[in-house]
Amino acid sequence: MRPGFSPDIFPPRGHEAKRLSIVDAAAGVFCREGFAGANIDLISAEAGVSRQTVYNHHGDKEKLFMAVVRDLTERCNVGIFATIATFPDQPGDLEADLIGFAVRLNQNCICNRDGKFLRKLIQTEGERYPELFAEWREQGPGRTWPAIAARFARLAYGGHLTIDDPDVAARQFLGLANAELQTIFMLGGTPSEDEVLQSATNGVRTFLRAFGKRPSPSSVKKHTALANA
Amino acid sequence: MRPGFSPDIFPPRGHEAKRLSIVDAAAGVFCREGFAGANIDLISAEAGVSRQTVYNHHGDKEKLFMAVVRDLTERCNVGIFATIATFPDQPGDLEADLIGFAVRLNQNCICNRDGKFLRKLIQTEGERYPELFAEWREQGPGRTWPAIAARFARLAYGGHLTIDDPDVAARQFLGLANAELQTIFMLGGTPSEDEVLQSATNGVRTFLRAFGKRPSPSSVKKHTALANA
DNA sequence: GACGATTTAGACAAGAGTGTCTAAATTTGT
DNA sequence: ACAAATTTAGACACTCTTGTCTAAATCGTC
Repeated sequence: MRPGFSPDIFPPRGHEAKRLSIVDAAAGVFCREGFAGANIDLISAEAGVSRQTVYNHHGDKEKLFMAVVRDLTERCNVGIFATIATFPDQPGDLEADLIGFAVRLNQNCICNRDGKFLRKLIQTEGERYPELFAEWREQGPGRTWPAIAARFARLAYGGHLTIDDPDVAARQFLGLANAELQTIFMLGGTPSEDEVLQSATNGVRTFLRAFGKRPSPSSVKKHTALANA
Repeated sequence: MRPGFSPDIFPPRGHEAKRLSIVDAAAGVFCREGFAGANIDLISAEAGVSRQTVYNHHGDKEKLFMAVVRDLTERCNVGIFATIATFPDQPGDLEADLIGFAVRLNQNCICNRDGKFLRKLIQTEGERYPELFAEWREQGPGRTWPAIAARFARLAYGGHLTIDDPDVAARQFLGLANAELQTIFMLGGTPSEDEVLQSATNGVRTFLRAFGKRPSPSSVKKHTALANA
């Protein structure tokens, strides 16, 4: 590292790129093989890097694993909050808007590479690293659920929904939207776009049957018109 | 084994008991450590058996793993069908009866030892043994979901519910009943009785808001009476 | 108590993986 | 093109695990 000059940015340029490709490859291998089954030779090969470089960057296997989980958590959080920002606060067609939101949440946060990997690592190794996953819990669900619940609360306050407990409603919303994807998730598969849309559509319809306002005359007219179009 | 007599029952008595204790211990260790991380010495120690006995019974690690999954699948299926048999076909108080059913399903099939273990093994190692888990899918979800859906269809036919698609309704029922337990399941934890009851209660209420018949005058009277009691 | 079958403890070879080290090759900034 | 830092390949010691083997101990049954 440079003698006495700007010691804060020691790694030049390709350095950081290699760090990323290592973490990326490691994520894939840890997910496929589990922590114990993952081997550093395979990770380095998949990252296109020598084994020694992996050790230079991350010290040992356990530290590498931690880095993977932290990276995934952070990237997933960014995606989730970006998606929450698209929540329909002033809905035009509430049903269509909520279906769109549910589909975006699935495609951008749950079914994408990062989401799948993070979920699997939590399920697989969660019990082995209590502090690490406690941190995930605070940073992840602990911040995203209230954010989603707040959006539903606003929708209720605006008169678009009839909700007792926004927290419960938020969890039930996702439970319904993903009701038909559970078996696929369980086996680590990725549902097709159609499957996501189908599940979200059925889920949102049920959600609105339970929490939607009884259709006012005008909206009935509108829906009927659409159905006949 | 006995010279020329009844060659079908070679293992005497304690033999089968040991086989069971090995499979039991193996289930626990495979779940905690993953397939690669599980070690036969630990399994044999936990089963109270010598390592050689494990090999005598199951040949090798992979065959042992298969035996574990098959055993768990079979035991879980028994539990699930036993619980489905308690589905309220002629409900008195529909809400209470469905909550009871949801709680039983959780406690006897999903949150119990076998259910937890099987779920974790499927999530963790499902991709590594496609045929094995294809078998599970047919024997498990492939048979239980239609059975549950049929019960909801009967309830709808009997005029207790308004359902378009019984298969969708069945999946949404479980999705709602477990909506509040997802984070706990994800980390491999076991929800408390209270948490199960709470989630089931909220889930069933929402389910009935969506699919229940509008309360008839008599049932309103009844519920009001109960509420005031 | 005696017999056959099962289980046990321990040693063993073979293989795989981690983490370290070194010297040579390569990349990077100037 | 130079100098410093980084990366690389390969060898290495060490540990752990699997699966086999053997001889002694134990169990169940007659």
